[in-house]
Amino acid sequence: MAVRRTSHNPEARLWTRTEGESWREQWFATQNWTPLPHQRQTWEAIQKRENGLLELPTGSGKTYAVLFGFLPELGDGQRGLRLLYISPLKALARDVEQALHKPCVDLGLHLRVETRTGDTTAARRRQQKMQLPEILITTPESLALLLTQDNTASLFGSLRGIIIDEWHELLSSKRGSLLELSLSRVRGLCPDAQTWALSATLPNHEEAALAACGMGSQPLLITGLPPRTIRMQTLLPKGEDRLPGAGHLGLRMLPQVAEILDPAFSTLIFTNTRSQAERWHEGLLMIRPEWEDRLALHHGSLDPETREQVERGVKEGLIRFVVCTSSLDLGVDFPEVDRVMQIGSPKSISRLIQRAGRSAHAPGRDSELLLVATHNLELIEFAACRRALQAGFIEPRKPREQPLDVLIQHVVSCAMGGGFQADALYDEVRQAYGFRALEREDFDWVLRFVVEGGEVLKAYPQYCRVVLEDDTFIVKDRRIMQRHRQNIGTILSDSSMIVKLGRRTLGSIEEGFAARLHKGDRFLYAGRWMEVVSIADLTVFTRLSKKAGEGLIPSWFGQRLPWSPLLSPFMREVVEELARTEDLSEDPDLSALDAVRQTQKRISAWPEAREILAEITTSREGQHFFLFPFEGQSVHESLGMLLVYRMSRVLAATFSLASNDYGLEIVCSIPVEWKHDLISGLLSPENMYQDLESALNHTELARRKFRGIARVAGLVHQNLPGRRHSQRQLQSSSGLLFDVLRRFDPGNLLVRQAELEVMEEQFNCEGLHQVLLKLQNTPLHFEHTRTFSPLAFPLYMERVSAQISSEQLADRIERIKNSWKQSSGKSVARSSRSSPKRPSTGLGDEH
DNA sequence: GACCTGCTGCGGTGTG
Repeated sequence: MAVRRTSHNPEARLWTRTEGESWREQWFATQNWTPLPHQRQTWEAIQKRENGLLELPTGSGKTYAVLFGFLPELGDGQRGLRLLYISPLKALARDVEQALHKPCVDLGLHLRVETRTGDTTAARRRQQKMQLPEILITTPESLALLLTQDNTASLFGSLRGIIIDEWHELLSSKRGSLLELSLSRVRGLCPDAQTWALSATLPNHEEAALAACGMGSQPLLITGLPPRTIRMQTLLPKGEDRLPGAGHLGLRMLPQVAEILDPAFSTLIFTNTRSQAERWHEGLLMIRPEWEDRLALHHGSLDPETREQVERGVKEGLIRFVVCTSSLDLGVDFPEVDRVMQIGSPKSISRLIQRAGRSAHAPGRDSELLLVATHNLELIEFAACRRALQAGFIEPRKPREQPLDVLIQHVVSCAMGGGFQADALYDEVRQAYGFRALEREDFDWVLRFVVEGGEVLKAYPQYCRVVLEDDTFIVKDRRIMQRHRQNIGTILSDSSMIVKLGRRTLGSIEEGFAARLHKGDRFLYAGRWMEVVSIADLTVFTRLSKKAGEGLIPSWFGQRLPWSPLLSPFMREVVEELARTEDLSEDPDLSALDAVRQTQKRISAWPEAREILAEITTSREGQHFFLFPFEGQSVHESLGMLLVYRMSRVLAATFSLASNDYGLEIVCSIPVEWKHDLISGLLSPENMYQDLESALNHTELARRKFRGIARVAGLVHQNLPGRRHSQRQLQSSSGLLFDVLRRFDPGNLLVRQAELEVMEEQFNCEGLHQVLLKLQNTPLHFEHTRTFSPLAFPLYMERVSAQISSEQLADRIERIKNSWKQSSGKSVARSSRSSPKRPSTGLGDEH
């Protein structure tokens, strides 16, 4: 985000309002910068008082386009908040503040530029409580907090412009919904404020623009710069080596990656999970111990300070390699990074573009991405990504439709921030895109809910948060206000414990993992082997372990990275190509798949175009039924549930289920005659919704979903003054609440929301329905196999992997080292025993 | 015979 400039020119300070609009050109001329066409276009639009969305790729200078569009408009000497800049990241907010100081000084604008995030000091916050600076850079959460101040109206009355940075990051989450509501409020207080949102490329940019600028605005879309070219390469195993048939760690490729890494080229190595990052970091260090100072680790559970150190190290060029997760996807700019690697499938085009974009982070330069497969079928995914990218496809980000939990939080905030009248707030809320279709009836339910807690909870004063005085809704109880402020926002944090080395905080680990730790246990964390000294107060105190290479590796809760539905057609295209084309040598990804295809053909068959492969295998476990629609995990999961539910109605047997991005497996304890008419009955789209609703152990899933909803709606609290809730308490109290509401308050809209979220988001009902319709016209190809085929094997592993342990990384490293014939003098890792279930063992089990 | 997975982001107040 650096402005290219020559020397400081004192004449630029002479700019005054009377010189008209030429100030920008003057300033840029003195700074040796020629404005790009889209920047000029933006400035003109801002002058014409238009709202808009800049949908341009990274590095196109869109931040400067909007900032410099607004700056001269602020030179009118008016006091109070003039420009609001919203960023999804605190780090980005800091960067923007710094970037703004100089142009303000150069232009002679006497404007205060300040950030306000959770890190802002108490003194600064007190000062901001009375009067905000002219330019405020903040996060959606801090903005929501500002709206709870009782002088909200006077704080925002003078606003001139709103800028939303990285809008695509917020757009499709509840964070985005909260921001939509907050901005409606701000616009209600100050209707003349213009909004400009900045976003990466999106297919649904009209919708994105409207969500940012609000209903009734007619946002201008500035777009059209061609995206940067991405050059993708796949790293294939050398010589005799083959990729594994399942598994996602990819450590078999470790030696080859280590070989490629060259300190002359700074490299980011992206992994899909935190524990994978820890393992790769550890593995690379074992092979190249001499890189200890130049190789770093970066993931979301590490302490922010440690992460900042790494980021600085990269910028200064001291750190040459970082093994990281999505924590480095966005935010800080790394112009110094030469190469980007991705271990495992990126699972979506937008993630692929995001990560590739970290290399050569500058306009006009190509991005390079080296893909490293972790198992052989992943090569199909790589090929699908390549095709989708070439076709110019990218995932849309859809704004959430009417999340009432977010609305409830917002309504309480508004009641605190000076109060509101029902009609006025209803109109205002419907200016937010996500709430444009909100029924008055539902809005009134929300009002009743915050006033009296609904049918069931009205006996408890803590749920009666808002009171109606005359015709104004306000909050009077100071304790309720305090608790509300402490729990603002929509992000659910995992239950975690802090890890400390001496006095220093290293980061956090998942509570469940920590529960298994005892004094003296060793585990790999933040790239080092630690030994547990004691555990108290949700904190694990550690010291450095003397025995490196021994112990556990933490794993964190999380969701499996979602397979983008957009990629599914491309994946099937690749599968069809594999059926059609004999000679694959032309395609870099597919050529390595030939061996897999041969094995698959020998054991079973390779699915032909426009047919779906089904395999039946009998083992000691029972009868395995495999189906390979290649539709992505979420569809397969709900499809599997539907099938099992429908089967259980006709057959008394025990079923177990596994699914991945390629297909699903149903294991049945007794033999089933899988015939075409049975299958087509099972796959019927008729009554899908009803069956699915009965099938998904609905209550349990909805209960789990309700935890987040209750948190956002302020029914249970993540933070209370003076003490931290452990997640278990939170879980049980929200679970209890859910049961009570379901039983005694059947019309409760939050319960309904939990059920809807499960059906729509988790089970992707719409997608499933489409697939069922398609399956009606697609013939099944049955194969009875004597052993698991390469397509079936990963599904089988999915279920049983927890019980199996075998090859050791330590052995692998040993082999690697021998093959390289370069002994490092460092002792090779030895093994230790641990529970076969997660948390998984470290670099090896017993020999 | 194949094997050991699960991202990211934010946020508070009081008193001398």
